[in-house]
Amino acid sequence: MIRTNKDFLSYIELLDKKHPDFFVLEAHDSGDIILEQDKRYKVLFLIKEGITKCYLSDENGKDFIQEFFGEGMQFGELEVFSNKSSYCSTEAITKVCTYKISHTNYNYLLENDPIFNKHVLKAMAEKIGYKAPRFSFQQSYSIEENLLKLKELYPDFDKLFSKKDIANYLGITIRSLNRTLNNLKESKKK
Amino acid sequence: MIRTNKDFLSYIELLDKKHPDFFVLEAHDSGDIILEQDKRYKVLFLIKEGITKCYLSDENGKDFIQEFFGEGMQFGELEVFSNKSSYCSTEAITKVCTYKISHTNYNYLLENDPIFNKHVLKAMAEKIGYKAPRFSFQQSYSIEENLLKLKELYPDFDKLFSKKDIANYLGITIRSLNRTLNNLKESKKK
DNA sequence: CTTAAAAAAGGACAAATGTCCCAAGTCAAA
DNA sequence: TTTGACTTGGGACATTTGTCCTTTTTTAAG
Repeated sequence: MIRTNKDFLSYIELLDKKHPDFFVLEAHDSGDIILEQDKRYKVLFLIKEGITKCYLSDENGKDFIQEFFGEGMQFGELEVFSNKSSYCSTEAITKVCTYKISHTNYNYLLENDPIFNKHVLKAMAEKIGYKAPRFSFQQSYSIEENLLKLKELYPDFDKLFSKKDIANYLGITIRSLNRTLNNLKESKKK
Repeated sequence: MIRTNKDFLSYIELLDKKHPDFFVLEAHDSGDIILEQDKRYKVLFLIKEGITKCYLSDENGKDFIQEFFGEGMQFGELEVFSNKSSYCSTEAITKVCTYKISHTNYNYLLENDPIFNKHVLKAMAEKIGYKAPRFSFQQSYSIEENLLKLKELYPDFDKLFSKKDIANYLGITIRSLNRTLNNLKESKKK
């Protein structure tokens, strides 16, 4: 649910000392939209601290949350390779502190720092790797099973996130979410 | 629905001339399982010709098809970075011809051939990029809307794939697929 | 050609989920 | 303090989708 990549963050903090001009520290308040869907950027971000949600909005205004990102997760990196506009929005849901880096400098590092290059490859492989099983499970299992799984992995996910975010993460309506939460409470009593 | 990456394939064919010992051509019959979920491999594949399906099986035996792969798509590459067992199965659905390469040689190329490196980065960025919108749409829209979209992108998808594969791709049952296809026929008549 | 197995099709019913409401509580800005 | 916007919670009903079965058609093997 909340992805992190602390190894990558550690390496970035090292790099920041070597190339202090490459990285800009930025602070964002809860609710700030750091990256907006369908806009073009020449920079990307890596989270030093805090939690963001990364989501796609469709034409009806429905949001689908792909993932919550924590320390060491980067976003906006796909556009370095594709030259396209951002395909999703990323919004701070706590106070967030990021490293901002330009596409140019990111490319420079990719080409000249083999360790950085390896970190990026690994980070992307992980992004691919966790998406598939999650969507697969979400599609194939009931809301109840999905909530039980969430609860298992993040015992207090319902304190961290708003109902709306949880519903958007699971791709369901708030009504269904409430109903299922009630059923779970009922069955626990017995 | 069927992903391809012809630029990558062209480059591999070039590389094959430079490093003929790196790549092994393999032929697979329709129905062959080329890569099996939860097994460990020291090689990965890139499709020279033909179509495969890449799917996750859950404990109840239900399959969820992530994507159909055509020319130039690689599979099994995630395990180069993660050291884990294969997280999905890949099965030929036509006659398929692949280039097989060992993790070791793949890593060698990543580290010593910057163009190859860039191709891999780009290929992974694309895999991330197309997964998100697809799952988002699939979750948020009705079966009918999903089928219409498929029909639009692949007018004769229903000739290429079995009903079961289409259902597994959409994460629905065959019963629901048939029902919806009938409804679409009905509404066309009017 | 025969037969068994797999794929396709659909009826009847049950369960899951969404839609459309309305009401109560919370919070921040005026 | 009041107002309005947002969040939460849930009732009633409609719709969608799944489950379970049965039948027919197609395919592949002997």
